[in-house]
Amino acid sequence: MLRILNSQSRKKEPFTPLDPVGKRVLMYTCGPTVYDSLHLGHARAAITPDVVRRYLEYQGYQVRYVTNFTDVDDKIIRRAVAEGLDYRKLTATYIDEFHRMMLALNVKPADAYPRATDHIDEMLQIVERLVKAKHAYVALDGDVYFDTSSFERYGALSKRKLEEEEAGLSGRIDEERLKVKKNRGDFLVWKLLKNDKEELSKGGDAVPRWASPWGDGRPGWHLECSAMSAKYLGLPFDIHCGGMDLLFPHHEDEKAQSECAFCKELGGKESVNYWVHNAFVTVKARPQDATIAADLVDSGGVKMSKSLGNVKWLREMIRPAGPFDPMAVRMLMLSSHYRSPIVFEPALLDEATARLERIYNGLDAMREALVRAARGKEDTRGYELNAEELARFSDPNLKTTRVPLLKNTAKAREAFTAAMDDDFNTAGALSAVFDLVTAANQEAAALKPDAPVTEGHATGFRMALGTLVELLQVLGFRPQREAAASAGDGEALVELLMKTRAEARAAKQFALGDKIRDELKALGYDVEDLPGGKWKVKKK
RNA sequence: GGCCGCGUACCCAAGUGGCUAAGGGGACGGUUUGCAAAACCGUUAUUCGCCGGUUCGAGUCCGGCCGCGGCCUCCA
Repeated sequence: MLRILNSQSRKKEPFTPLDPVGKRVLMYTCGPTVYDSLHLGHARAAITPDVVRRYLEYQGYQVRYVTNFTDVDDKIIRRAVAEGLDYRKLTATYIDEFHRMMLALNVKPADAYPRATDHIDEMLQIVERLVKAKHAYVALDGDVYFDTSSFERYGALSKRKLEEEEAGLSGRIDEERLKVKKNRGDFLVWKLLKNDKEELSKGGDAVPRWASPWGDGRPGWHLECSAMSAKYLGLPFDIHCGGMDLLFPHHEDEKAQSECAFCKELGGKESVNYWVHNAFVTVKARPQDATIAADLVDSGGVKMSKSLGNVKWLREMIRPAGPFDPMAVRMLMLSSHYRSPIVFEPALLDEATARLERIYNGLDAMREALVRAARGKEDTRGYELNAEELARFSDPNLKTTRVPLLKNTAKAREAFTAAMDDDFNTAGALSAVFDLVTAANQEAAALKPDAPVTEGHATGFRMALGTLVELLQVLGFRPQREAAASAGDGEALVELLMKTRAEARAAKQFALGDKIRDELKALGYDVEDLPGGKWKVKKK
């Protein structure tokens, strides 16, 4: 039974979908504000819901998944104005990068990627409803604000009482804005162009604006998620994901708007059943960061921010521009629980790469064993479990079998599911994956080099391989090494060198053989010799 | 000031009342190998920040202390 830690109750709750048949699950994740490149934090914020979704699908649910782009907001406008660009051109650039990065990270595509600017009408309808129901008001300066005092449940999600937070905050409250609003927590739902501060209004016609009954302007940030989740999923829906930082104010405000604007449709119910928030990726402070006190340097992580110059850009980490396999980033993220912060340092990606490599080597060993069993067949494809085998494998009696690999496979699947059922404990699930890899390696190591692989062994390997591939896919890993970037001349030349090396070794000219191996390694090709004069070359 | 979270081996990290504290990385020793690599075997936490309490029993619950982080302003 899957249990999810719900941010709203702060408790692990058994997961029950809203769907009366219990089949469909509706999921929404707050996507990025597309004004800059993605960093490692964005990777985590995308991988977390991806694994939630994949696990739900593994459990037989049909998931409808929607994530948005915030493609209009002050940061975007400021940057577009500063660079003399049309803001749409700016956002298109980063939406494009987002899709490329998601592809690299093997994040399953969403069913819809709505953008704020395509839903201005829907947002205005919500503003209208809110104003009509007296949940929103026109402030002294003409902007439209949500009235937090009008919504009893306001603060229920983030457990905040704004009055109690004011002490000690004197220097950080925007006194000017406070003068025009009714309550400190009231937030913008419609912002008038004429109220823009100078650095924005100097953009002139480049500043986007939409007509509204309250005057030309643009929507408040939180509004888009209310509008788009209602449109693409309907309210209420099952699971809402996002970064920890969005809990307040973004999700609190989004929830308030949704529940006030659609209160009739919701019939008093809340708009979201399960709130899932992932923790940050932070970075170790560096001594040269002048804004950080010296005694903090040796501590845990600090948040990535551009002013500190410590942002870890995703595209600079992963291939082709960076040194790491994108799956290593996924491995890093899934190696700890999604609610624990990750203090990033590059060595963690080295470790994740090593972990990944162990899994790939295990997969290789299983496939090789199966090839040997099939004698002569060079193509290792087609060894994944078929439906009949899967069904057979689900038989709990398999655990009592005397083929140890079958027993260990069943054990691994059970441990994997138990861990994932416990609020998506991917670190625990990975430990089950490694146990399976070890069991398969043990079996492979026990095979005599020249003896045939028996049918019994082959069955064990096939079950283990099929299961491992399946579990890896639940976690979003590709079940084989990344294909070499170009299988062109380079690969052919490597093959030629390896043949030459084999001849040298056959003639016991080991110095030459080792030289070729060393030089290839320097070029990024790891050479492994296999029994029977065969070899394996792994591109780093 | 309010709210939330974290502190488990050399490193990453799971474990939230009860068999010997997962798993991975690293290191060291062994098997295998022409030498490597990969793989296999073994070693690496009598102890879970510190102090006290509850309990037959606590890393796990409660209280205090110390250290660290996040949110309260745009933020994944």
